[in-house]
Amino acid sequence: MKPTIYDVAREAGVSIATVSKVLNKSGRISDKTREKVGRVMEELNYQPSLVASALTSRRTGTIGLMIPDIANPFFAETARGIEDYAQEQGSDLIVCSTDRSDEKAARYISLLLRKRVDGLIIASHTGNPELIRGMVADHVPLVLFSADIRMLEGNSVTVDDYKGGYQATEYLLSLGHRRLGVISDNLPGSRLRVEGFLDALKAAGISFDNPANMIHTSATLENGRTAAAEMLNQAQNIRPTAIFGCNDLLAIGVLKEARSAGLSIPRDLSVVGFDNTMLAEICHPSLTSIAQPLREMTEQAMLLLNESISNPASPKRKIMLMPELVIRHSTGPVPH
Amino acid sequence: MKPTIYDVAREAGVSIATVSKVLNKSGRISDKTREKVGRVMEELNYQPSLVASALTSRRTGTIGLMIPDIANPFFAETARGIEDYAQEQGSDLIVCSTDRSDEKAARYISLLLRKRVDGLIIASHTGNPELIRGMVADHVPLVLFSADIRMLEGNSVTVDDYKGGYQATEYLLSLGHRRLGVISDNLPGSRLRVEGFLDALKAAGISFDNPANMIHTSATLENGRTAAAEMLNQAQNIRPTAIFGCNDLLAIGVLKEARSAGLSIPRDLSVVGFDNTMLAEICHPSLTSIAQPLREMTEQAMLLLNESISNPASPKRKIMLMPELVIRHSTGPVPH
DNA sequence: ATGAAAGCGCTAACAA
DNA sequence: TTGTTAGCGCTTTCAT
Repeated sequence: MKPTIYDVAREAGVSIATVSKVLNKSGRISDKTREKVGRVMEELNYQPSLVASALTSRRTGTIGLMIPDIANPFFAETARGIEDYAQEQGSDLIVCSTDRSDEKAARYISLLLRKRVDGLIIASHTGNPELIRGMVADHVPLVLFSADIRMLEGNSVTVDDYKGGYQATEYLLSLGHRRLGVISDNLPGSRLRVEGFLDALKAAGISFDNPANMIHTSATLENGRTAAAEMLNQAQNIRPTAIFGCNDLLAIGVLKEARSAGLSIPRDLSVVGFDNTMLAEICHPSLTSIAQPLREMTEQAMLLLNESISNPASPKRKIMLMPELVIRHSTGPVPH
Repeated sequence: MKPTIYDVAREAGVSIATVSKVLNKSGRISDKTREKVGRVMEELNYQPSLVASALTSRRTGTIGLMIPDIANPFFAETARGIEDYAQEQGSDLIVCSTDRSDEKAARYISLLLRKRVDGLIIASHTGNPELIRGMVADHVPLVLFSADIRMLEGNSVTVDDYKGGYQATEYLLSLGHRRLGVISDNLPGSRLRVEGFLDALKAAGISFDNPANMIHTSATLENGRTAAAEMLNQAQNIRPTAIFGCNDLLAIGVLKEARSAGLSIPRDLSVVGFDNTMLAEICHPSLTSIAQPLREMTEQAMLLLNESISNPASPKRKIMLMPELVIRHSTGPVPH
């Protein structure tokens, strides 16, 4: 059996209260007993049970992270950022991939609550908003990440998706493109990116009149390819000369498809992504993409979460950071 | 305050034992009381504390996963695979990135033990072997993944790294290449891949006489580039015509560097990677790579782990799966 | 400076 | 079928 605090106490000839105090460096303990107890702990290779201590202290030291899919580089990078901050403060992370399934999300939320995580960060896919509302009402420390629920008084950290979509579009317009396509993910953030896209067109006095040039799907490489194939199969004078993919995975799918259709990028087609993940650097040609300031976002999220943890009734805040256009080699002047 | 089992019991007019029984579907309970209790639970939105139940039942339902870096697609895909199996059995995952730091690994191991995780999966970077040995001696349910420690009687799931290295090299030789380079990660698996590489050369009667064509580093895109730059800066008649990168990240770094040096791939240089991550498909030209059967590996790992959890003294097993060469477009005949 | 004792919210014998 | 009770391994007053 694993040694308990009782074993250490007995072996050291003190009470468990004393052992607890040296463990937590709380209360006053003479150097002599501190050393003695410390020595016994080493001898016994004592590993204090954090589950027992969580039961009394009401802190588990773990935070829950819900994301659509850890295998998507954007979310993997998100997880990494959050883990780093968590680790600094001695917390750890339970990572849950929802696959955008509301049902899975609900199950995971329930699990995390029963595990008594100190707080939750929910990224992109929130699942049933009523669940979120309920948690906020219950003062569960919570931060929505890279997604927000309108009219919800809760913490969130997002990038200005609307602006990002606007910027991407403006840039393509500045290159002379007039027939644009957009492939969007069906997450809340993506909708805003599309709004930005449409408004940028409107502001330039360009009407978006070909519904085939807008496709909603979920973010995988394959879906990006399929969507691109549909768009590019249209007649030359109708199909887009530039496509805005609402995230890098979709955009890279477009790249792949375009190439296998014999198009040269950016000569025949320009492509812009969103997220600026490591993939944008890896694909060829490298991908022009709207960057989310991920490191800063994760930091802000942890700050908000910590605030909520130390004071669950603290006022909620919504933090929106600015996206940035990173120009690489997948975009160029419109073909004539 | 969150409702406890006592609140439910009082409200339903039964004892806590009864509530516990309906909670765990154990013992015999009349339909009537089961319903009654169930109703009260809903009314109170009762979330049974898994930390309390873990204290008594000695099962936390969480397993610890230690990997070098969750932001590396290979490990993200690993994590995802393990999460899927864990979720099926109602467990969850604490994910820890060690950054290949022995110190971080030691801290995380200790943390996971104190958290009383049901078991651990440690991938690629094990940290100080003595710690692992100690855990095995203590019957901590443990599986080494994609890495093994020689002479350690513990569970492990690996791919045959040696054979993978051999295969990659044989393939390059079959294309006519004679001057090969290798860039290896400094993880145990990579060493075996290099051994395979060297033995394949030896078997073909080719001496590996230019030490500059072997570089050890850690797996990042940037390191791959740097290493490639060093190799390719050598005189034409010395520098390799093909490079084996011991994982996809390194290999893609080579791709990038070669291209920016004006080389065309695979005309001027062939490149083979290892892991066959999603990146191999994304980069251009797409990367020939040695595939690890990741899905099967994660499944085997979970099976072993579950065995060890249900019987910590059960005999240990080492499972080695076979790699597979996936040919794409980064390899071709030797230039003449 | 140290210890006794009362929980924390469950599970699991054992009784009834 | 249901309830009583004794832990699980800690933290935290409150005494001493």
